Amino acid sequence: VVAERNAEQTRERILMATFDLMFKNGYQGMRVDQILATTGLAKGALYHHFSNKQSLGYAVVDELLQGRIQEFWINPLAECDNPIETINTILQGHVNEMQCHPEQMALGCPLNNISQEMAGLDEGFKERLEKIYDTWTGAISDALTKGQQKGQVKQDLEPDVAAIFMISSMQGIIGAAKCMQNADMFGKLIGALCDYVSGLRAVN
Amino acid sequence: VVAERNAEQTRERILMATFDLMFKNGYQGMRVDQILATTGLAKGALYHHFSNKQSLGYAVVDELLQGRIQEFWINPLAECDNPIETINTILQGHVNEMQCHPEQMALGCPLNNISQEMAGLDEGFKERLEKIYDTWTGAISDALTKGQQKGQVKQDLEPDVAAIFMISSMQGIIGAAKCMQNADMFGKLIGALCDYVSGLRAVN
Amino acid sequence: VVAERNAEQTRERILMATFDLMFKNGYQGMRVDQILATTGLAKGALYHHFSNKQSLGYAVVDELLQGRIQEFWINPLAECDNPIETINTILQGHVNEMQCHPEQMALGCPLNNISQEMAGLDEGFKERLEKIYDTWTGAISDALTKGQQKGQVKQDLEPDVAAIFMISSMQGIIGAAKCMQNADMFGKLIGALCDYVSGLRAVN
Amino acid sequence: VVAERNAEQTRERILMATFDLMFKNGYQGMRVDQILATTGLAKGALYHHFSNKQSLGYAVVDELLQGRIQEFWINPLAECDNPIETINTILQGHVNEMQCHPEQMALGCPLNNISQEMAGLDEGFKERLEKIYDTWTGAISDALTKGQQKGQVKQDLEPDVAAIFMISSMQGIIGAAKCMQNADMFGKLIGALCDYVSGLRAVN
DNA sequence: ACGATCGGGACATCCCGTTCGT
DNA sequence: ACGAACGGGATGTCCCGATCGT
Repeated sequence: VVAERNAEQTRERILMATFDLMFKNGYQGMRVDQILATTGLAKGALYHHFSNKQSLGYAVVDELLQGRIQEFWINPLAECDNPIETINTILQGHVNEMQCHPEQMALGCPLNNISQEMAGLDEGFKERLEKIYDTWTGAISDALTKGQQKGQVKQDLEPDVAAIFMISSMQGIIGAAKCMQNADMFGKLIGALCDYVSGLRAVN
Repeated sequence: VVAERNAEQTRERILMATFDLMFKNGYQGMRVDQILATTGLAKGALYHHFSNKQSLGYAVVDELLQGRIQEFWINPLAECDNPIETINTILQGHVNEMQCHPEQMALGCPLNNISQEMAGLDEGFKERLEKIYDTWTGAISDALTKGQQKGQVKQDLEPDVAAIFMISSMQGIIGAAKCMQNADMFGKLIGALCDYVSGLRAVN
Repeated sequence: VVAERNAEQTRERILMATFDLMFKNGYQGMRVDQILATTGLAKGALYHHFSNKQSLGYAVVDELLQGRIQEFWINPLAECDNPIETINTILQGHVNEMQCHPEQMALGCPLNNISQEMAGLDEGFKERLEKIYDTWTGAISDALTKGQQKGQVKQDLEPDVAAIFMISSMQGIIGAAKCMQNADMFGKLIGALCDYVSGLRAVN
Repeated sequence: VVAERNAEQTRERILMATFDLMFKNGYQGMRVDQILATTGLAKGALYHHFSNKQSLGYAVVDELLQGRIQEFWINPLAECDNPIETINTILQGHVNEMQCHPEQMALGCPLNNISQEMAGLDEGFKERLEKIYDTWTGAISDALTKGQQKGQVKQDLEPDVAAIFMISSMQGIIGAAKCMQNADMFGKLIGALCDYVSGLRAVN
C-alpha cells in the first residue's frame, strides 16, 4: 500500500494545512507549495480536490471558518438561558484560550484576518464572509431579543447594533493583541468589553 | 537645487503611490511594478530612493501612517480642554468622512490593515507599528489622565486600558464596515462607541 | 458479450473524440483531459484502451485517416472506368462538401494537418503517414497507368509524379482555404486543378 | 562588461531563435525555455522585449515571415520584365535550395506550417497570416496582369485565381516533401508546377 | 471495463532586484 | 537622478500517466 488513498481524509488534510498557512501568512501570502510540503502530497492530488488556489480559500471560509463560529457562538447561544451571561462566558473563554496558548496571540482571528485582506479585493470572498457575519450577528441579535422578552436585557436597545458592536470590538481587540503580544492587557480589554456587555442588563 | 527638489518630489510620488496600493492590496499583494506603472517611473528611479520593497513599506509606515495619527489624534488631543469631547469629535469626524466618501469603507483603516497583515510576519513592521500604537494610546491615555486631574473623567479608570479599548473598538468597527458596506450601520456603531466614551465622564 | 460490445463502443467513442480534437487543435495542442471531458469517461477507461497519448494519435492515423482515404479515393478508383473523370468527380465532391459545411473550411485536411505538424517530429507518425500517402498515390498512379493502357490518358506522362502533384496541390488548396475562408475561391482553385487533370487526357 | 547590452540585437537574437524553434516544433510545441536555452538569456530579458509567448509568435510572423516573402517574391516581381519567367526562376531557386540543404525538406515552409497550425485557433495569427497571403498573391496577380497588358500572358486568365493556385500548389508540394524526403521527386513536382505556369504564356 | 485518487514534471508567467548607461 | 536592459528564482497551473479499487 503506497498511501492511505482515502479521498475524504486527504481533502481534509489539505484543508487543515491551508487553514494554518492562510491563518499565518494571509491568503495572498500563502503558497500552494507550502501546502504540498506540509501535507506531503503532490500537485496532482491537490488539484484533484480543488480546482485552484481560490477555491481552496473559499472552501476554508465555507467549511472551517463557518464551522468555528457555529461551534463557539451560534450553538451556545441557541440554547442559552441568559444571553448576557453566555456572551461573557464565551469572551472569557477566549481569554483563557489565549493565556494557555499565548503564541496564538500573534495570529489574530482567522475570520478577521481573511476578511480584512480579501473582502475588498475579491467578490467571492466578500459574499462568503458577509454570510458568516450575518449568521453570527443574527444569532447574537436573536439571543438579545429573547433576553429582552424575558426581561433580562434593557428594552431600549437595538439588538443588531449591539451584536455587531460586540463582534467588532472583540475582533478589534484580538487584532490589537497581535501587536501588543501582552496577555494581561488582552484580558483587561476583553474585561472592558464584558463591562459593556454587562451594562446591557435590564435594571429593575 | 532644482534637481534636489525634483528628487524629493519623486520620492514623495513613489511614497504616495505605494501607500495607495498597499492600502488596497496589502503589502504582500502590492507589486512594485504597479507603483512604477502608476507613477510612470522606471525601476532605477525607485531603487535609487528605496533599497527594496521592504524599505518602501517601512517608509510608508514611518512617514505616512505615523503622520496621519499625529494629525488626526495626537495634535488635537495635545491642546484640548476636555478629552472626552475631543475624542467624540474625532470619532464623529470619521463618520462624516465615511458618509462623504463611502467608497473608502471597503478599504478599511490603513494602519489596521498593515498591522493585521504584517505584524506577525515581519519584526521590522511589528516594531514600527508598535511604536505608532504606543504614541497613539499614550496620547489618549495622557489626555484622559489630565481629564481626571481636571475632574472631567471618572477617577476609577485605568486610562491606558480605556485608550487601547477605544482604539481597538474603532479599528474593529472600521474593519467590520469593510464587509457590511453600510454607512448607516457604521454611524450607529461609532455611536455606540461614543456612548461608551461618554460613559467615562466623571459623575458629580 | 455485452461487455465486449460496450468495450468496443467505448474505444470507438474515444477515437472519434480524439479525431475531432486532434483535427482542431493539432496533436500537440490536443489535451487528453479534453477527450475525457467530451466523452464523459475517466482516465482509467482511456488508458485501458490506449497505452498513452502517442498510441492514441497513431490509432487515429491508422484507423480513421487510412479509412477515409480508402473510402473517398482508393475504392472509387479501384473500380473506375476512366481515372480522369473519377478524379474530377472526387474533387468536385470536396467542393460540394465545403459549400454545404463552410465551417469545415477552417479545419483543413486532417491528414495534411497531422502530417505537417508531426512528420518531422515523430518517426512513428512519419512512417504511418508515409504509408497512407504511398497507398493513396499508388492508387491514383495505378489508375492513370490503366488509363494510359486504355488510351484515355496521355502516354508521355509519369503517372506517379502526376499523382503526387494532384494530391499535393489539393492539400495546398485546402490549406490555403483555412486562411481565406472563401468558398467561391475554393471552388475556383479546385477548378484550376481539375483543368490540370483534364489536360492529362489523351489527344487523338 | 557582462554582456553586450544591446537591446535591438538581443531582440533580434530572440526572434531568430523563436523562428527556428517555431519552424521545427510548431507554435504550440515550441517552449519558451528552449528559446532561453539557445539564446543564453534569462526569463527577464525575454519578457522585457515581449509581453508573452503570443506576442513572440506574432512578431515572428509580422517581421520575419513577412520579410521573407518580400525578399523572395514581392521584390523580384515588382521589377520584372516577364512574370512567367520570373516565377519559374523563383520556383527553380527553391529546388536548388532544397538540393543544397536537403535537411530543410523535413521542415516544410515556415509560413505554411504556422498557417496550418494556428489560423483556425487564434484570430490574431489568422489576421496576420491573411495579410501576408494577400500581399503575396496580390504581387503575383499584379505581375500577371501587367504581363497580360504586355501580351506575355493569356488574356483569358483570372490573375488572382492563378496566383493563389500557384502558391497553394507550391505549399502543398513543400508539405508533401516533408513526408517523402525525396529531393528528386520534389524537383519533378516543382517541374510539374512550372509546366502549369509556362502553360499560362500567351500563344501567338 | 471503468472510475477515483494521486504522483510529479513541465510550463508560462510574475516579480524583485541588479547593472548598465547618460 | 533616472531610464532601460537584464538576471533568475518563485509561483500557480496544466497535464500525462500510474495505481488503486470494484
